[in-house]
Amino acid sequence: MSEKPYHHGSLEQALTEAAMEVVAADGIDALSLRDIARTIGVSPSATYRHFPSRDHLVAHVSQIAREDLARALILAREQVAATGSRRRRSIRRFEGIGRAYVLFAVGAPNLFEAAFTPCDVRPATDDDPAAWLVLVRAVDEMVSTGAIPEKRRRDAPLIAWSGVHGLAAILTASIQPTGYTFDDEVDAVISAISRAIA
Amino acid sequence: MSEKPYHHGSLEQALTEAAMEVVAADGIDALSLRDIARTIGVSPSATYRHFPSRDHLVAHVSQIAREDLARALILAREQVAATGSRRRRSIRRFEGIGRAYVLFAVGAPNLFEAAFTPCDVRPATDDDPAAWLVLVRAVDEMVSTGAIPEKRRRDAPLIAWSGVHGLAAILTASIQPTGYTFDDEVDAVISAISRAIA
DNA sequence: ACCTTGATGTGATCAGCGTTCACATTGTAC
DNA sequence: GTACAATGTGAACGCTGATCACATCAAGGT
Repeated sequence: MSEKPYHHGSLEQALTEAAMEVVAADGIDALSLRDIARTIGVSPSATYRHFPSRDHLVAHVSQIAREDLARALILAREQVAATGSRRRRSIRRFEGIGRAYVLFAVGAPNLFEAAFTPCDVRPATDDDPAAWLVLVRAVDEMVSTGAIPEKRRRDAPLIAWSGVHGLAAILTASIQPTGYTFDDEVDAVISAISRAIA
Repeated sequence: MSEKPYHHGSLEQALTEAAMEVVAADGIDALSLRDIARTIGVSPSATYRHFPSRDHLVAHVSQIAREDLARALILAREQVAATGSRRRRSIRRFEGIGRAYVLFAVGAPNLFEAAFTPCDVRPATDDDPAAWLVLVRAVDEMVSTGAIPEKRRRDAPLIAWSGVHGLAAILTASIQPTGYTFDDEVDAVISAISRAIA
């Protein structure tokens, strides 16, 4: 009966998982090294063998949250039905991605916040804007199908990102009760983006 | 020589000013009650005579930051030259407000962040979205001058807010190096908003 | 088989934080 | 002048991130 082996075996993974749960539940500010060490059943200082500081763990969680977001966007793109013209389909994919962005933010506000939390400590191997690439590709597809003019290729990603990110931030921060239903708000902004880049 | 009077006299104001400086310089997370008490030269517990908790001070700072932002928008509106047609002027005012929003965020990123930081403790006398009202009034003016159609009156504020807030968040979080100059990015988003609500 | 070495976990300890409490000091109203 | 309410003090408490010497263990060379 080996009650507790001296070495955990996969502490880094356990720390990461526990951290993700805490952040998802209570936000990035609630992340405490001592707390997660306690829930795992390990001493506080053990965490420093795997993350040099709390900030490094925060950066790691943030990275994973960004990957989760990118996956959600890719999934939304793939789930668009393959019906209609190529042109029409490229638009539905683009709008599906935008909707997924806002849905991710509203469905997991703490992870969304963590994804874009400013980290002093970046893993150095960064500049990994997977979500941004998904958006750029969707725009390129719309250009190639003629859904939007070539001259918009350059600005469209920034315009779209600003719109959905702004709406997501507004909704998650509950900045402004606009009086509409959630779906109305998302539809209003998404269609406005499509109009702006058409 | 009354070196130090036992009572400060205007501690609440001094605390608020010190807090604003700390937040503007190092961000809302760097706000420490003990720290500002130390700089003012007062005991840590004295702060609790004026703010029941750190969160209340944070909420107060956040409120002031929101007022600063609203003032910046109003100022930008007023500084639009009174030349051209009423219609054209209403558009320039609207776009000036949008530009001022992004400029405020980039010029004082920590205050901008603080303005929209989620506060568990709201001063109860809230729902004071002065900046939102500035935007709504600018939209109303555009409708009245015929710059945008009546049917956009309802959605235009949310669309515009999402666009500028999203761009502001992207720029302050340095999420994405788009490769453009700052002015190009702002122009692209502002003109996209105008196109979307036209 | 033995020993060295590097990786990993422990426990004690430090300074700083928010917060509370009993107590000190002061202006003010009766 | 005296009671009272407001305001500031000092010493705690428990929490946090972080560091250090030390303990434990797995693996590889001899």
